Amino acid sequence: MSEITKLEDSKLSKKFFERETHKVCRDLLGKYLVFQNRDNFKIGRIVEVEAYQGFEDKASHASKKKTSRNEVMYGAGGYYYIYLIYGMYYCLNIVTEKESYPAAILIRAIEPTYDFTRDLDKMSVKEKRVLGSGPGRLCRWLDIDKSFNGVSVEGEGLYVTPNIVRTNVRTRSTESFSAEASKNNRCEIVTSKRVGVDYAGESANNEWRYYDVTSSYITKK
DNA sequence: GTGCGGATTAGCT
DNA sequence: GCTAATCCGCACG
Repeated sequence: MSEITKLEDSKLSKKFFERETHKVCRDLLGKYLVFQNRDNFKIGRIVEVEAYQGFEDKASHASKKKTSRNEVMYGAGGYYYIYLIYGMYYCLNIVTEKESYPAAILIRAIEPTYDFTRDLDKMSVKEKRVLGSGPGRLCRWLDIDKSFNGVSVEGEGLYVTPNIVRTNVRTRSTESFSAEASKNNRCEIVTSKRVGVDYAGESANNEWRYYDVTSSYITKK
């Protein structure tokens, strides 16, 4: 029998993110992003991410110089980097690696698995895709904005847990089980070029997008 | 101060 | 497939 734990107690620490970026990308797939505040409690399974890493990556905001916008990327791993794109959508990144090496992982798609204010069980895959498939959409669903920029992953409002999350929509309760105890959390990880970075010259050819090819919630095959 | 363009999305052809 | 929407960071002057 798997061990039931309080969800907050199983959240990933900064240490998890202070590692080599591509390794963290692979390890993040299949884990759960949790958003919670007084009025909301929402969970999604991470199924698609992209790495933006180092000084040579022309697709990365940190390829030029350190500015007030990208400075979080230069800091230690384990903090959120949020930016506004096209004047309309926020994008959620988690900074990786050690201090002064700029790197972050863009969360591109999550599969909604719980929402205190919605009955996800009654939604079609198509409807759920609109909530969590795409970096702009998932931030809109989770109410993530610039206020999370520079915030630690060890905070209360937004965190990642490796545990399987079981929810009961009727009673609005959740339980978490250790990932090792479950056989339902398999990922088939595939890499590709990153989306929307054609302007980045040679860097655009890097296959730094990682996704679970078995998921119906990825942005593209 | 001005101008450009983007780690996107929705809606239409 | 094409393009409008809509803001701000950043380079240049």
